[in-house]
Order: sequence, then structure tokens, then C-alpha cells
Amino acid sequence: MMVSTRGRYALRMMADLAVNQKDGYVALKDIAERQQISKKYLEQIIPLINKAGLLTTTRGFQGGYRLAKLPEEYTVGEILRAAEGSTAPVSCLETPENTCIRCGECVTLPVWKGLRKVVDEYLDGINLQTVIEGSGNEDEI
Amino acid sequence: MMVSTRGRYALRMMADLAVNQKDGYVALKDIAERQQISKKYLEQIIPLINKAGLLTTTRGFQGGYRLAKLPEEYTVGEILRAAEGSTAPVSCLETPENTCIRCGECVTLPVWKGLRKVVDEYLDGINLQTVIEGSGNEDEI
DNA sequence: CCATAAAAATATAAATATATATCAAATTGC
DNA sequence: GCAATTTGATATATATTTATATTTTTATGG
Repeated sequence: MMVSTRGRYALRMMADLAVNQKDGYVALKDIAERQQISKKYLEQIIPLINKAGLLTTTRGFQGGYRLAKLPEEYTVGEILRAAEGSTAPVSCLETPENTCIRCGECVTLPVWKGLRKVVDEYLDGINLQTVIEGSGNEDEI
Repeated sequence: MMVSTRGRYALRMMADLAVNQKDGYVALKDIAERQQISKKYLEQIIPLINKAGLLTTTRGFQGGYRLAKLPEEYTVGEILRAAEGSTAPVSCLETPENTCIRCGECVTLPVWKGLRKVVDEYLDGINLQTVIEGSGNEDEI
């Protein structure tokens, strides 16, 4: 049930941008240092969320990244889906090609479909602004 | 967000037992054949759920496995936790030792705590009898 | 032109997950 | 005792994920 590092780092990176971006662009180097994540590894993750149109970028001197939208306009779900490709808990549900042969007789498939539903509803119900404000949830176990 | 094969196979194995067990014990060989899972791999997974007390076993001639309780007395959550150790979506939440240094300042941690909560509530709300009856959920996307 | 930094491609390493294979020991019903 | 089967211990192989490293290209401001 683990969220991969791609998704976790992507969310931390987006939250870092939301908190730290001012007027200009933010260098990946700075994000990596603040978040204590390998810059090289982030370089592999950032194209995933960049292609999904979540960021604006400039190259060259004082280049870097900015959020393409306001923090409240991103859901956690869309960030994780951009980074991980999908929030499906089993590969059978990821793409039509992945449906396995036993699909028709598989009694566990409805369980996973329902799981994906509650996960998506939860993740799409939280926006990035809420995340950086840190409101709610801390008092849970 | 993927459930590992350990958890998926464990659930299929428990569902298979619930459907196919009669009076005697069910040989792992038969489960493996029906579910088209490597018997050798199941041999590694079954101790995990066996240690959790979910099964009764006998060795020897006509030995094998049975459910220790009625199907409706198992939740999907307890089966997955037995097989995977935890349903936590990030390692920070698995055990106290796993909490990372950045825990205090980590704005994403509440997101994962909330995710674990909705996942646990969903998985603990489904019992094995419901799974094998296949009721509900099929009409979802 | 120069320094900076994204973008890209690629290679490599390490760790983990998934899977198969082999052997020996313990248990049980016959 | 014998056959069937779990149990346990290892060993190995493969695939995937995670992470680091290297190199080149492109773009930008000064």
C-alpha cells in the first residue's frame, strides 16, 4: 500500500514551491537542499509533473520552476497521478491493457475498485494550499 | 499506491479457502493451481498469515489449511495487514522507529495519516464473506 | 561571450520485490 | 514403514524501484 518515492517527493516538491516561491523562479538545487532530496533524483521526477502542465519553467540564468496555478487549484490527487501515473492499488486497474485474464472471475477486483474510489475521493478532496497550511489531520493517530 | 503481491495473493488465497474448503484440509498445491499462483511463492506468503492466527493447519497425509474462523469474521484489512505488515502508505507511519528526522516539519505527513485512515476504514469495513459473494462494487468505474 | 540552470539522454549502482528451485525435517493417516 | 504434506532454511534469478553520476544541449540575463 506504499506511495512510491516518486509521488512522495513530487508532493513535497510542490509544497516547497508553494511555500518558497516569491517573484522569480526557484532553482531545483534550492528545493533539493531544503527538502534533503538528491537533486539528481528530482531531475528524474520533475519531468513527470512538468509534462502534466503543473509547472512553468525558464532555463538559463536565474531559471527554475514556478507553480503554473495557485496552490489551492492543485489537488493532491492530481499531483500524485502526474508523478505515479495512476492511483490504482493494483495493476489490473491501471490501464485497459493491464486487465488480467482472470479479471472476470476475480472476486478481489471489486475490493480494489472500491479502494481506488475512496483513495481518489480523499486525495482529490485536499488541495495544495491546505497541505502547506497544515490545517486538520494532525490530531489523528 | 500499489498493494504488493503479498497482500493481493494473500487475499485471493483466503477467498479461495472460503469458497473451496469442505470438511477436510485444503492442500496448498490445489490453491496454487486454482489461483494460478506459484506454489513456491505462496509457501513464502502463507507463514505471514499463518503466524497471525488466521489459519489452522495439519501436516502429513491429507494435510493442508483451513480458515480458523468463519469467512464473515475476517476483514480484508486484517488479512492485508497480516500479509504486508501494515497498511501505512509511507514508511514514516509504519513503526515508531521509522519516523524520519523531518517528521516535525513535514507538511505532507498529515496527508498520509488521513489517507491511512480512509484506507483502514474501507478495508476493515469489508469481510471475507462479502468478498466471495461478490456483492456490491462491480458497477463502479 | 559568459555564467547559470533547465532539459535530455544514458549509464551505473544499490536496494527491494517478485519468483523459482532445492533440500531436509517434521507430522499425519494409512 | 510409507506416502503425502507442511515447515523451514537457503540459494538463486529476475524485475523494478530508488538513487547517483556523467555528458550534452538549450536557453536566458547580464
